[in-house]
Parts: sequence; structure tokens; C-alpha cells
Amino acid sequence: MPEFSTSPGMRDIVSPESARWRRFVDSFELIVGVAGYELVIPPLLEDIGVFNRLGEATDVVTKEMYDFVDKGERHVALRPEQTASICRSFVQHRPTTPFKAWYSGPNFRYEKPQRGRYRQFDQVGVEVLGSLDPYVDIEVVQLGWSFLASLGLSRVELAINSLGEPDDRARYVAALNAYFLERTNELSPESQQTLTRNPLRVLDSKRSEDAAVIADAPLINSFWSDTAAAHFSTVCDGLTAVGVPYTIDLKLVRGLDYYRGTTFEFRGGTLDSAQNALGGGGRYDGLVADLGGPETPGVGFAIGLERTLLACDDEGVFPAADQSADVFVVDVCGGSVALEICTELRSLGIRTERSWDDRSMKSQMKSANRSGARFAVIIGEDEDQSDTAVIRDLRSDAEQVSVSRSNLAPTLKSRLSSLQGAV
RNA sequence: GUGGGCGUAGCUCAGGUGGUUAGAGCGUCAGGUUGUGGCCCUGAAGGCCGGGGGUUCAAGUCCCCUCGCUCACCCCA
Repeated sequence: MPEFSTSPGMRDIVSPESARWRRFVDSFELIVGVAGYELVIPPLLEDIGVFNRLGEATDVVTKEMYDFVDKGERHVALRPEQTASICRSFVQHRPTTPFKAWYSGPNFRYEKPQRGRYRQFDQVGVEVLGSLDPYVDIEVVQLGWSFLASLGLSRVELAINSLGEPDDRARYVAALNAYFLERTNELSPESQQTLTRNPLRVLDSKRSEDAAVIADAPLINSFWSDTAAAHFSTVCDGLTAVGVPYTIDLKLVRGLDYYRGTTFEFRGGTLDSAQNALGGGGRYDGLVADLGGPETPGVGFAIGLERTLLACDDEGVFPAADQSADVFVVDVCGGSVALEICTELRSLGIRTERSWDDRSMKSQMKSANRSGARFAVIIGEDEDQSDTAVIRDLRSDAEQVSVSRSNLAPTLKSRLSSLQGAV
């Protein structure tokens, strides 16, 4: 056993998964980029006050924060999410509104690790600051939806709800609290505990004992103001208009306290995981002001990489890319010819590998085979003397051919591109 | 934070009631004569049996502790 390995809940992302991660973020950038979102890269570390605004009653703040006092006596924390950082950045730099940002990167929460849940986890997301227009909500939800669809996912469900205006939400919470208190003895001990902290979150309980009580609980829609109801209705109509399928889930409440108005969640189609929330978001119209900025509405979402990739695995889509070489150079004359050929081919964009340590031809051919390369270029004594090279197709039984060294690169280039054309 | 399962070669795993040099498959490396891979054959390297303590003449095997992984709860991405 090695002396060191990754800390709990943290892991190395290694090949071929690592390349898949890069591609994931690239795909996201492609979709939000054409929609005019600009990249913001906030620091991993912030003053803990930035994150305290996520909610004094939330686990994320109360027990999952990676926080410490630095050498300058500042109380800082590794970010548990990026929305608050983006808002802080907005307050600090005051870009013109509407401000449309996207981000990607790791976040940290000190939780017990589990399938699809790590202490360091990556998210991609967008935030739009400065507009109350319901069409912003629509655009944001649509972006998340089309991104997931672009990965090939077809069994994702979009749940959407509105928490109403702050007053609506407050009245609803009060009503909910009264209702649950009345039937508190029917609730599971865990939910009774949750009730004291945040009645909304009791609705989230997945325990069967709670199901009956939750089923009869009052619903948010009867507390919506006219403004909130109209906003929500516009959002729903807009989604329908652009062909984004959704389900209204009046019991959808999200974990962070800053949400108000529209909230939504993308859920993976596979039921066997409790971690089926691939991503989610909503409006947080008070957050910028809470962080000391002007009254500025906001809406956004975050999508978890790990979970979304798990969903991709379940659906058999967005596979890890093929990383095999195009050409493998076998040189049994010391290796200097391989150096020259690799340099030339690579400069032409041909993925070229070779072996080292002066191994036998047989052993180098084995490596060539394993590399997945389409062609082996073989340099033996004869080729070295005559300034030629042998090209051998590793995936067909065609005769190998000998070409002059000056014709090697052009020949490979054209054979590779004709193969690509065939596919 | 709470509970269940599991920790043996790089990987996947065998190792009845404790008993001599801990095994297999895959992978890796080297060979199977004269410059050529994939199939097959042979051989080699590679393990403080997660760590610590205990019981015993003797522990991978039993007991305790600890660390880690995993699944569920909690919560969330």
C-alpha cells in the first residue's frame, strides 16, 4: 500500500475520464458561448462571509464548509458553490447589466462521500444578473436543457416550481409549518427535526413514513401573488414554446435559502440513485443586495459533472473519446530516425507515438498494436540505409508498402484523410 | 454526523471448521532462431493479505481498535 492516497471524497480524474471531463466543459462552453455568456473564473477561496449568505439554516453553511483562518487572520472558506462568488464578483467589478456569466470548476463540501457525491465536485453553470424578465428564466432553463440534450441524454426530467415573491414564500412557510406541527406525530423523527430548522425542506423527505403527511400538505401555488403567478405562467409558456418539456412540481424546494421565484431541477432518468439531481437553479433576486451590492435580480443554474457523467454512463451516451494514435513509429536502429519522423508527423497534426529503450522489433510492434494506431511506420536496417520507410496497416491484411522518406508524411496524410472520409 | 457491506499482486477476484515457500485470470515484461503486431505456447517480475493491538505453539483466516472504500440515511450537484 502506498503511503499516500487521495483524501476522502477526493479523487484523481485519470485517462480516459480526464479527457471526457475536458470535453464536457468544452461542450458547455460551446452552448453558452453562442448565447453570449462570458466566462468568469472566481477564486477557490473567499471570505467566509460570502458563503454565509447561502443560508444560516442550511447544511452547506453550518456543517459542510471547508473553512479556516489564514495566516493573515482572515476567516476564509473553499467555495461550496459558485453562485455566491459570481455575485460577489459582480458587486466588486460592477459590470453593466444584464450581466451574463458562465463558469466551471471545483467546489468543496465536507460531507460523507457517496456515489455521485464527493467532497470536491465540479460544476458548470450560468448566472444572469440584472433582469427580472421571465424570458431570462426561460433562456437559462433552456440552456441547461439543451446542454444536457447535447450530451445525448434523453431521459432527463425537468421539474419546475415557483417559490413566489418573498412575502408569498413567508406566508407559505408559516402555513406549512402550522400544518406540519399539527401532524407532527405522524412525521418521521428526522422530518420532525427538519421541521424545526426549515419547514420547506420537509417536503423533500424521501422517507415513506412521511409520504402521507406530505401528500396533504398545502401547496405553494395558492400563496402566489398575482405578479408571481403571472411570471411563472410566462416561464411555463415560454418553455413550451421552445419545446422544452417540463413537469410542474409544486413541492420542489431547493436547498439554499436565497432562492425565490422560479426554481427548477434537472433529474436523471435512472431511479436507482438517490443522487438523481444532476443540476438545478432558480432565481435569487436578493443575493446581490445581501452581498452589499445594489438591488439586483439574478437567475442561474449549476450542473454537476460527476452526476451528469454518471447519468451519461447509465444511458450509454457521451462516451470517453478514442485517444488512440494515428501512427506508431517502430525504429530498431537506435531511435534517432523515429525522432525525426515523430517531429515531422506531429507538426502536421498526425497523432504519432513511438517507443523508447531500444526494444526489439517484435516488442515495438506489440506496442504499436496496443496503441490503437492505424499505421505502423517501420524503420529497420534496410530502411535506415536506403532512406525509406515501411508503412504497415495494422487493421487490415493489406501488404505493407515501402516509401521514400520524403514521401512518408504525404502518403500517411492522404491515407489517413481518406480513411476519415470513409467514416 | 448515523447505520450496513467490504478491504488479498497494476486490475477483477479465489483462499471450508486458523497449520508448511499466499493462488488464478487479465495486464506488464521477456522468449517461441535469422527484421513485423493481433491468436496460441513458455517463462519472469510484481503482495509488510489496508494499519495497529490481542487470542494461540501457529492468523490472510478468530476478537478489538483504527484508517479507507462502498451503499443507505441526512443533505445536496
